[in-house]
Amino acid sequence: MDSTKEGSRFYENELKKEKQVNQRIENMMQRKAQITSQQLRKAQVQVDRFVMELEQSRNLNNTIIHIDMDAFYAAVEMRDNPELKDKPIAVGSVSMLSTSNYHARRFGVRAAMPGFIARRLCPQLIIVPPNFDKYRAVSKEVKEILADYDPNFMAMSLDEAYLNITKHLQERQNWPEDKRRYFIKTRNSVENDKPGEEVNQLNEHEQSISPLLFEESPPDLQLPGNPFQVNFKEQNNPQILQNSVVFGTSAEEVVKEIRFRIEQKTTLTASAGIAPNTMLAKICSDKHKPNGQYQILPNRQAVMDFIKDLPIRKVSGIGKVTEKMLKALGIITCTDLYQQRALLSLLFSETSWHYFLHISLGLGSTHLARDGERKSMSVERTFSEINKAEEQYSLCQELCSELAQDLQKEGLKGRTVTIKLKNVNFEVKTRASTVSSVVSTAEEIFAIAKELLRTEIDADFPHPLRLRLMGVRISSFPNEEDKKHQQRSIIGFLQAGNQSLSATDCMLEKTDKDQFVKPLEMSQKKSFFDNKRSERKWSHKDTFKCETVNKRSLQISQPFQILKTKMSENLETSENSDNCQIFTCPVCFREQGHISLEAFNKHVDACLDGSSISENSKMSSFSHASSTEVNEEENVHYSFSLCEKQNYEAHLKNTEITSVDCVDLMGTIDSSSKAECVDTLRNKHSKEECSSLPSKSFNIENCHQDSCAVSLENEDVGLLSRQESHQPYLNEVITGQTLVCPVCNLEQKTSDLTLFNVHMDVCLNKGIIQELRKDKVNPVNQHKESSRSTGSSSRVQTTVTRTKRPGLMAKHSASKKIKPINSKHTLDTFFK
DNA sequence: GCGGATCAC
DNA sequence: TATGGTGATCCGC
Repeated sequence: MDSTKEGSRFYENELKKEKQVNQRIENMMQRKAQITSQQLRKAQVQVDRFVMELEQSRNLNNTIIHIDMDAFYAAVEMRDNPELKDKPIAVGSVSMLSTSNYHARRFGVRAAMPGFIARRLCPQLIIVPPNFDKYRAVSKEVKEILADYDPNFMAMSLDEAYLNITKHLQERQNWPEDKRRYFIKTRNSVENDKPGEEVNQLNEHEQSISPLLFEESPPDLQLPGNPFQVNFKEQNNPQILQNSVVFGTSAEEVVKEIRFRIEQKTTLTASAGIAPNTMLAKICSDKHKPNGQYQILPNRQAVMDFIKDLPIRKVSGIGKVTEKMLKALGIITCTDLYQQRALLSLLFSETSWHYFLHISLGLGSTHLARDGERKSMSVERTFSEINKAEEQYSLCQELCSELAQDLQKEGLKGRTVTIKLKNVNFEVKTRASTVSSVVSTAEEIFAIAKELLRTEIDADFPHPLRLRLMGVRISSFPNEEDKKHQQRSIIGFLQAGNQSLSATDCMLEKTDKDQFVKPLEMSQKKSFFDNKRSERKWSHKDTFKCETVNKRSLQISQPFQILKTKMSENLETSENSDNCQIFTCPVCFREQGHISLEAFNKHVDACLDGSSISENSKMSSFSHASSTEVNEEENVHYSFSLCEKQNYEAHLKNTEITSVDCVDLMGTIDSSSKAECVDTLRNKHSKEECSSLPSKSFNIENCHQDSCAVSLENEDVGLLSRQESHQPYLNEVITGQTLVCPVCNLEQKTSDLTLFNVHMDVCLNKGIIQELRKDKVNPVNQHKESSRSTGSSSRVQTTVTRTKRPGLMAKHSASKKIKPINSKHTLDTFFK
């Protein structure tokens, strides 16, 4: 575009991306050149066999409609502000527009265009900031109408939806006229959203309702003669007030009715497409936009006629890049696409060429898939350059807090945290880390995210990262099966422990507790959560009584450890879905029946404290705990149960577990996989190079470079004195704020067990190698390690989690086999 | 599982 | 002066 400033960073990046696409195309063309005619013939046979199957499965029995509000945001703004009428407007900001009205579109102003560019195209352009609440409200009104025709309609966004009106059409055939009659309402008259009883019927053929509604109208005409406005002026005229219209029983009439009702209710127009499947309906809705509709009749010939010259780019799912790649093969229309089907099957993945074949046959989804469970949740923000590491960490933490709040609203927890960075040159990078148990709090997420960020900052050192965007995403949400499995495992452990463990094994001694409280930490400035936790007594810290010999102080980027007060403000009671379950107290081993998690945790707290519930009630100021807190505790108890399992096993083996054993017990790590991890993060060596690296080569220097910045500022002098005493791993308790990571051997400034677990996962993911391992590798474990191909985690819990992995994987691959077709969300509805 | 890319809205 | 945010999926490692 000539409006794009030559040499701008954005433009340069666009050029770079374009080159990459061209390279892809070149690669593709080279592969094409190597295809022999015999290969092609063979492919043709196979593909055509598939075509037969598809053709046989063609289903024309459904009536799918796609409703699309015209220039929705802009239309709402114009409706509510008459001054904007007849002016080119766009909704958005100077940096980005969401939509524009048709007037502005004449100037080339489009959605997804920066406002300042749009202004160059159209200096009179009025840019209106978005009012999403308002759009949501209007959208809700529209959806109420849609639900009358298909209660299972699928909303794609605020202004778009698919409906399957097959059933409605059947029922409608027997409807009396009155049930299909609607009154024409004036703007300020009473609600008229239901079929009327009678009154003068206006023949729709008189087209006196809305010329726009019943005629294919030229684009962008806000007709001054819009009858509803006319009626508004003449609302005292009883004759006009009593006008009504009856809609027929065909699909076309249904859609007219829907659009009529939408316009009556919202004063906004919609366009619609009617077709036997979603792919076609979507394209149809665009055909007579704005304020029009188009139908493909449900017979094969009509479909094929429509498809014939259709540019592939019109199809949802074919974007700029795919269009360009196919164009390189001479494919522009769907007919081209069909003719090249054999070639495409050789050049593209199965997913892709199946998809292409569906398109070229005019096939699509004939049912509306229910909204599946969400797979990820993210926050990201663009800003003017930030290059100070401190500010970057701070920002990262803020994003984590926001994300945590969003997660809490949906009661979700995930195992994978991904950060996204875009530098001032618009180059995007993502870095992910998966931990073995779910996380959800701001602190947990930040613990992972900041390490990912640190790795990137360190990688460019001494140059700062010059960022223009940062994002945090969480994914790998456990499915229902995962959750059940997890719960069963916990109960199983607890019940097993019940038989051979005495409760006192896990009880804590007051003296022990105090002994391990780090005085410095106590006086340090603390966040809301830290303070809150300080009040708690956690016996399960014994899990981590792993004081080791080679200790350093790990400074995990402390400047932004303090959570913003925002966090605490957002604590709201929220019912967690897994609130009422049968829990067995890991301390007294009594089954607690159907109680809430919160109640259960209270019970455990009391048990652990050996104190009465009433004493515990000093926590009551916090006891309307947020689900965040509840979740936290849930994790804690989970870990606790695993600690017990270790204990239990230790009893069976009659072994004394030392701190060193503890490390080995808790963490088996495969050095090659660690190398891979490091490699992945550094992105410098090939996998092969790294996996052949002996673990010895990863000294503390690597650690500094690649992961945790190690600080020897040593706040842990006090701890050093404790190191020598090899405390038994179990049967003892730490209650203070100091935990030592068995992976990096470094003290962690946290009393939050979950957070600590997260740290360990991060440590393992990053390939930190504790020196201890070099000196004292347990041969047995070493063997175990070398026999493992994937990285493992530091917790027994991991084993638990992983056991179910195969099942999950199997299911995953199975579903892939059954449904090999690309199930991209945009294509979800496309395939049956 | 990770990271880059593509796509839709 | 200045080019978004959210979610999903796929491919090749």
